[in-house]
Amino acid sequence: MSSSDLRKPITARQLARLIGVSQSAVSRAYTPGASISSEMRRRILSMADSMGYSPNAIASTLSKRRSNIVGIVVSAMQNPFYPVLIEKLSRGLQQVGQQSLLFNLTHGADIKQQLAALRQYNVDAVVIVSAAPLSGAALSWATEGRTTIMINRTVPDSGLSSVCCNNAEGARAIADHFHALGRRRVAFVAGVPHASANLERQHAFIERLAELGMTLSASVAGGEYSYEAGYRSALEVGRAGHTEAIFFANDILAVGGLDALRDEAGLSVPGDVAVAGFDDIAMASWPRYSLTTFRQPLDAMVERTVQLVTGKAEPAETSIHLLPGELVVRNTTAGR
Amino acid sequence: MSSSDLRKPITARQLARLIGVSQSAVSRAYTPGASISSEMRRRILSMADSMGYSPNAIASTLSKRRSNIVGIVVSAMQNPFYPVLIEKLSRGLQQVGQQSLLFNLTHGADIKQQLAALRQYNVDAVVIVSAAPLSGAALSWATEGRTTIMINRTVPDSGLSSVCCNNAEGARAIADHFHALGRRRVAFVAGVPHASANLERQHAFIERLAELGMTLSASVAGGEYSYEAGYRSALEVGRAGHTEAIFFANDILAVGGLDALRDEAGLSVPGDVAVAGFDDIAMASWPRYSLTTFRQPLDAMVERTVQLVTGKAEPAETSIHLLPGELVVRNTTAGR
DNA sequence: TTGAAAGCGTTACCAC
DNA sequence: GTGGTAACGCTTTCAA
Repeated sequence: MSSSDLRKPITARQLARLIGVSQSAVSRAYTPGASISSEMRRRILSMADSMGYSPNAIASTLSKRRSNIVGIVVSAMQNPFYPVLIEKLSRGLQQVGQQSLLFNLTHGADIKQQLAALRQYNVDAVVIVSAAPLSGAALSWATEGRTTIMINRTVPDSGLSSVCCNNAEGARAIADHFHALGRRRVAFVAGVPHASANLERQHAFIERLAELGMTLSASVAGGEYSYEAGYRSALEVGRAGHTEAIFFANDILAVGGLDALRDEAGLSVPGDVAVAGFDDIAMASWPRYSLTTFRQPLDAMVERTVQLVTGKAEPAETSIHLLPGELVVRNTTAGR
Repeated sequence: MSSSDLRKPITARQLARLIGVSQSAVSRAYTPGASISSEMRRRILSMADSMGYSPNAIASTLSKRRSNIVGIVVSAMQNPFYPVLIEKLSRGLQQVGQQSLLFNLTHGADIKQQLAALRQYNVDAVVIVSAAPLSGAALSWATEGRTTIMINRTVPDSGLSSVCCNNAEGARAIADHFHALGRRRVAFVAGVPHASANLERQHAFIERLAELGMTLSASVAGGEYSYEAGYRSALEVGRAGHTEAIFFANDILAVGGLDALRDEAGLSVPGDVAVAGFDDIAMASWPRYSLTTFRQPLDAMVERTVQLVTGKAEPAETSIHLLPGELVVRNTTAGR
């Protein structure tokens, strides 16, 4: 118990010899449906327990050709949405016996080189949780035909499946909400301009504005999903004047924007300008911010992803799994 | 290029046969110091490239007995300090050719069962980034004598090495700072009561107060490191009255506390009460909070951890690697 | 320098 | 139900 033994762990073969059974028997004892008498299994497991034996997952991978490892590709995490998503995802995978191997993408560096490691470890599947620009070609090279799921993003013409919140629905809901509040001149603050989620929200929002006869008073891009970008962008929009409401492409932008509008531009929210975000991160519900937002169905998205990874949902059904979100109205869009 | 081939990747043997060399040669081509002619290596690598071959890391693990995988044990992440740490750590490991396998601990569930997977994958080392209660016994069982590093925590009598910020130094610096401001009645807000980092900060702070002849007006425990816990605790302390300064065990508590003090208790910070935290998370520097805090030397901690993992620093030297932090004075402790 | 062959610790298939 | 025996794809002796 107390010894920190550097000697290598006992193998199935040694354990088998110790009990006087075949090594195959040991393997069977650990294989759920295997044909083995319960007496034999009991004996083996009990001996294993007292000898501190547990099967070597790496060796098992080699022979089963399944690693029970999912590669998770992530990038910049200034956006608090991601850590939460990744934690939930990793826990969800763990529950179905899958481990998570993390791959960090560094912006600017050679994608192919960064994803090389992904090929070498026999991951069963790959989940992309990153807004970083990725070509379909690079992806299919890296994943080598393994099941690959993207969360909260799409890559056109890649044939890869995605699990997304209904961004367009959300953006329209925000537009409708602004309209119902009587705000007519509204602005949009983008995050990463070419990210698919950003584009979908932007297009649907602007389209809906037109349908409702509202005016897009300004449209700026923060360049990234961060507090600072939101802060800067809000000041830009604030200067534009006459804006009655701002839709930030996501919550962390909106939070930065709120601070800028109130504390630096001296505007009242929602008095002078209403504000809405997207995601519903924890901060959005902090009393200080109390941010109106469109909630992404995180748990459902993770659940669906896990199903796709384990093959319990048909990837063929639809390439893009669109899950419904929910408008959460808070103080930043209260009546004047 | 465009095909998403489900057929299994080419092996070293196939590649070798294709070129007309031995399989050993292929292996050598990928082994830095191996004795192989540069001509042979060139031929193999070029063929490998055009055939899309790359060595199977799992198989390599089995024969080399090194996986180049580090297990990272994490738990609750409401504290923004952790995602940042984990990202930096994972990137640092990646740079030295190590991958990160994530293990999530769920509070309350059976530790041993949760760490079982850790044993089965042949991780080269284990890094514990979690404040969750862990016994030395459970740990050494799970790690089976592999090098194990804990970040930002210690487990007494475990003999395991830790990389920590100098918590006592930081807590004393905060006390000194409060004293210099002329605040005499000060309070402490704890996070996870029995976490080692929390205890160290608490003890050093209170001790220093005594040395300086200051008064501990209140001491409450939030129970966890979260915004909500900070918010609640601040209200409790606020009611106690006569408190001139509050030291929160970390930044996320302090941020919650600030909102509570200002927006709910109607107190002015730093006018009525000064506030300090610990960590220097991103939020601490947001203009809205501008929180005085003690900065943990994240990069240095990660660097040291990577050195320990790769064996470039002697684990034997000191069991606890104490790295110096830095007091960062901001508006929450400005003069009245 | 190169090739052949013996592991590494499993699983899977085959007889019994 | 059980035990032998090939894989799995690589690294590492050992000879040549």
